[in-house]
Amino acid sequence: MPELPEVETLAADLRPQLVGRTITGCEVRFRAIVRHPDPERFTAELVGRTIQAVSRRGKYLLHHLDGPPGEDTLLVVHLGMTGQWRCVKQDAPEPDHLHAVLALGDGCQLRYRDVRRFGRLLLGSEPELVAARKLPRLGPEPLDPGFTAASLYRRLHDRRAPLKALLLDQMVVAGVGNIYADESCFRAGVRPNRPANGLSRRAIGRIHAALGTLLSEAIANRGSSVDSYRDAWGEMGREQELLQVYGRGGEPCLRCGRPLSVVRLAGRTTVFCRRCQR
DNA sequence: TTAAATTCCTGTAAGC
DNA sequence: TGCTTACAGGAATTTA
Repeated sequence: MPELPEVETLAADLRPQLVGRTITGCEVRFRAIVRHPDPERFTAELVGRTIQAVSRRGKYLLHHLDGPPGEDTLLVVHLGMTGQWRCVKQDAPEPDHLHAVLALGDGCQLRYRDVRRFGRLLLGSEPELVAARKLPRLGPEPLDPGFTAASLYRRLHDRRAPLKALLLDQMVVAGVGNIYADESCFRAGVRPNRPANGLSRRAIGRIHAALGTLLSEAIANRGSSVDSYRDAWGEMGREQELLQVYGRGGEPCLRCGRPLSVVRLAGRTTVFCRRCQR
């Protein structure tokens, strides 16, 4: 599923395809995919806009649109579990589960496809979307220089929830999902069910360092294709080949050989090594 | 305020 | 073989 590295890869690939292009049409086929505003206003306010920049915040893909000075209107795409967002020729064969199509003129389309329909499309400025509770107040970017071990410690030290639950909380840190939460805990040698307020500065420092190296490595490898994730060209990433615990429950730990444990934590399947993670 | 449980959704795989 | 059932999970929502 698309987490920070996957969305970062998608943003980088789409940027040269989309910047400077004008949206000339919009067809919403599955209304519930558009979360703000209603599909009619979404369509009316989108058509005629030009994409000026493409960026990422957490797991959200942001298209910055032209508009009145001082107002940063965003087309926001969240891929959920199985969302795909691609720019293709309009005569390309239509896949199933196609929920929205934006025309870009000159024969190209931006298509939103999503089998499980957990994804969403939003239109508006960031303050507007936050005020409407359509966008959460996201925590810091884990690859931002301002995100330090000390700042992560401050966010975790007084929380009783399990470490992993907080790593998944987008208000604590933005962009981490189930794959990179499990992998960072393994790399840091910390058990994901440890209450955060019982963790030493040292342990949180290891989590911070693991997040940085892991997410950077995953971006360099164009993300993990463990489910249906594909990049802007429909190609798989390579990071899934380097995952050490995610999806490997019951298999031998790559560090010590002991079978990896599987538990349910924060509603998610969680894999860890009882020997290597304390 | 915080934490945990529930809900949405469909393809896949396991079990009978 | 063919049917039923459990499972996968991001985040909004509900409950405690």
